[in-house]
Amino acid sequence: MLKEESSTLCLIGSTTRAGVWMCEACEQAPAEFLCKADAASLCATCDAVIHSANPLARRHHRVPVMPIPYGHQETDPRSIIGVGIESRGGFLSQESECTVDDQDEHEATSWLLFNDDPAKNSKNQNQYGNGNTNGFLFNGEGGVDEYLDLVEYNSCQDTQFSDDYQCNDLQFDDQYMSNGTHNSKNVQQGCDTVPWRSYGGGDADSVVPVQGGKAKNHHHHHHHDFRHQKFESEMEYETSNAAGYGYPASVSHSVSMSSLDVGVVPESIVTEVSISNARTPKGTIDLFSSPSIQMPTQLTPLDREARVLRYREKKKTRKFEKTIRYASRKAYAEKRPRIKGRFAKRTNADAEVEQMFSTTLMTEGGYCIVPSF
DNA sequence: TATGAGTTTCGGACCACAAGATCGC
DNA sequence: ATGCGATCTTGTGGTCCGAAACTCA
Repeated sequence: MLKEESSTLCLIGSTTRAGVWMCEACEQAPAEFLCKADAASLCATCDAVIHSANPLARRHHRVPVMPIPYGHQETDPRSIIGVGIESRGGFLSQESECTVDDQDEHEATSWLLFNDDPAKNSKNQNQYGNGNTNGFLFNGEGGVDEYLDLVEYNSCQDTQFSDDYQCNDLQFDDQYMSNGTHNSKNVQQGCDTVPWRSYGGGDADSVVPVQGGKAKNHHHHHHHDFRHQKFESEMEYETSNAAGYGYPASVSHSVSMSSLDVGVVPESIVTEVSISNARTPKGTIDLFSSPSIQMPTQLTPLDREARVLRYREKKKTRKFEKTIRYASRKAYAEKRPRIKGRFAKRTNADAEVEQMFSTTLMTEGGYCIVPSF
């Protein structure tokens, strides 16, 4: 069995004339990973796209493809791969790891700069786009960094990760609202169509993050590529979402959905969690009752390193799948009549047909269909 | 190199309505 | 304190459109 598998592996894959293994998906970029499950060598981009498509794919065991030593030609990368390095939902390779780390360091550094040196900050702002937005939402006063450390600098840190997001990000939300300097377009990009508000109180909505934009435009949108390339926007995205919702990242409540690789959050679970995380009533801005945000004015090297680490960890835990918070609403939306993509009024005929259908199911099956999971 | 036209990519708006949230009594 | 009805708010997906990015002559 194993022998057969390995022989199969030897047949796939291709190299360029220079002896570099090529991605079998795009056949354009050098292969950087070998996916055992797919038995394919992939470049970083294709690996990211393919293995972030759904939770199952994400669990594929991939190992980095070592560069072929000079003079060592036509060697199957699968034969020279080192000890397997299980990526943690990320895309690790020795080569790209270095690059990613450098980039991380660069990003983290630039983020930290917001807090350290106003002069550098302004320079950094230019680097990320127009000076007003920094490429992010905030201006000056360590805004971004402030966000980075909201999780850590507040008193909820001892609770589970979800609590971190909930209590801290709510504050962020409030502060952000009061700041009033945000770029509305960026906000929209970040939090999709979720209104800029806090989901509080007993609202079951308050718990589950919206993972990325809608699964719209499936026919021509390639969100994974885009998002991996635009980290600045991602942080806005993450920020705005986390501001509105708690983020129980340590516990996955997602369930794969049929054709769309989206997570579906059972409503019952949503309700349970929300109960345990009471928050400020919706519509209120609670700037004073919550633990205050305490930002150090000077960063020690240790602080800085800690922040960078937190930054990286948070970056790793980012998720891009869309999460369905109400499966029942999704089901209704999918069944709803449309005109050019827009929801259309349901005619009497439609209602009757649906009524008959549901009645038939009930009588034949002897049970009711509960749309919610 | 600069410019304009054409093409591609992307984000957001739009719609109806069930379900949840809120309010007053 | 509890229950109930009325009203308000939210979330859901497919398509279209405009803006931005990109390509090419």
